[in-house]
Amino acid sequence: MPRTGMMAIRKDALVNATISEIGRAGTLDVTMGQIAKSAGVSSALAHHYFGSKDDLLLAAMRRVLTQFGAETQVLLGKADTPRARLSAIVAASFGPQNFRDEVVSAWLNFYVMAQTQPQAARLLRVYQGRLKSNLTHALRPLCPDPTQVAATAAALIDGLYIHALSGPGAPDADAAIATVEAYLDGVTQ
Amino acid sequence: MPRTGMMAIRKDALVNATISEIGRAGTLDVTMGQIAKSAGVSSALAHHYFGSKDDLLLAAMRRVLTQFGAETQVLLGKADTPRARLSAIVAASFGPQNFRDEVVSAWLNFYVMAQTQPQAARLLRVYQGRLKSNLTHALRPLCPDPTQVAATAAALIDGLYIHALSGPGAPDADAAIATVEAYLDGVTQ
DNA sequence: TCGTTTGTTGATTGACCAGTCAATTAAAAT
DNA sequence: ATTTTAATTGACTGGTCAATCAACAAACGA
Repeated sequence: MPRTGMMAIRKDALVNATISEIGRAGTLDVTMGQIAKSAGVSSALAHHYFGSKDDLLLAAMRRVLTQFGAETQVLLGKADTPRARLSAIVAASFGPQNFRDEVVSAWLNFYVMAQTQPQAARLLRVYQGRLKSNLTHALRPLCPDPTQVAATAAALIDGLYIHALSGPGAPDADAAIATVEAYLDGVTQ
Repeated sequence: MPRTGMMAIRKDALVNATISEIGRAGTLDVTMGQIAKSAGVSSALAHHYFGSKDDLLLAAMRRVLTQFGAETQVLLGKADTPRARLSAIVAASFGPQNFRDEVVSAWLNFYVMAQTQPQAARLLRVYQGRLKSNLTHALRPLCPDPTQVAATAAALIDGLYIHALSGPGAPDADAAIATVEAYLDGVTQ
């Protein structure tokens, strides 16, 4: 069975399985065995390619972050006014790629992980810095206090994310987008 | 050493130790041994009084929730205008009793726990329901869409909570209060 | 005084899991 | 054709941890 060039394929499958299993279990303490099984390989192979569970978890986090960044850039590229830039960032945050149950669950757990894992904390800061910087930049021509508004909007987005996990009655993507847009409409002229 | 009437004292100490250890470790996977040690008893005693780790975790969650509810009621009692009611809710959310590192950390982990533990999920809904209801009630005379504004404010508060954990540069209580107050000022007449 | 209740723990058990390793297979390279 | 390299796994290990239990100590009640 050993076909060469499997490394990329297996790494990819394992990262996907990690995100999916975290979403399914809703918690970070999924086992390497579960993840490996979900990826269709042995747990030994997961260790072989990633070294440790933490490394695999970080790789999954990076994947989520990268996907989010890419989506944001795509939507930002289509926006030509500052206000449209804001909407692009919001749309990326709650887009179907990023605002899935598994991904949101992964986010929540990454927050927990970041409390003890320095590398996870660093990754989280990278995301928060980028989001805030994007927001601030778009807000600069639109309101007198872009920094404060950007911080508020960022917190609001994160709050809506975790609220989305609290079962039914939780905001769907459209409702979340409408909420953030309404806030932004209120503070921009 | 066996003095009678220890049950209440031990339970209290164990619940306190649980919150404190979750805060110290930043994660839910603290061991019964750690908690018991921090409370000055054996892990067997922790099991004796609480039956299981989950029960102890839930008791700790209830304690946090109760404390928050009590603080809210105290501050609401002192407020005599709708606008003052809003400020009271915000002040309770970020008051020194509730907005401590350990408590915020416990909150974050309770969110994770609520993904799998039905009782934790139920408790979380209780809190969210009360907060939203309090906010909506205070907002009714102040703005045309109290439900939507309450949902936004609730999400904003939770977002600021988890942002408070992301190390230095994170908002302190005063900044968080100012942020929410600024939002509320913007949407109330 | 003596049995009963309450408080308490050390030792143990049973399960689980991250990580390691030696062994196996098949493709690639020489 | 033979050596090397990549892919893959089953079996194992060392450690951890929740939960149990039997036993002991002190207060209390009769």
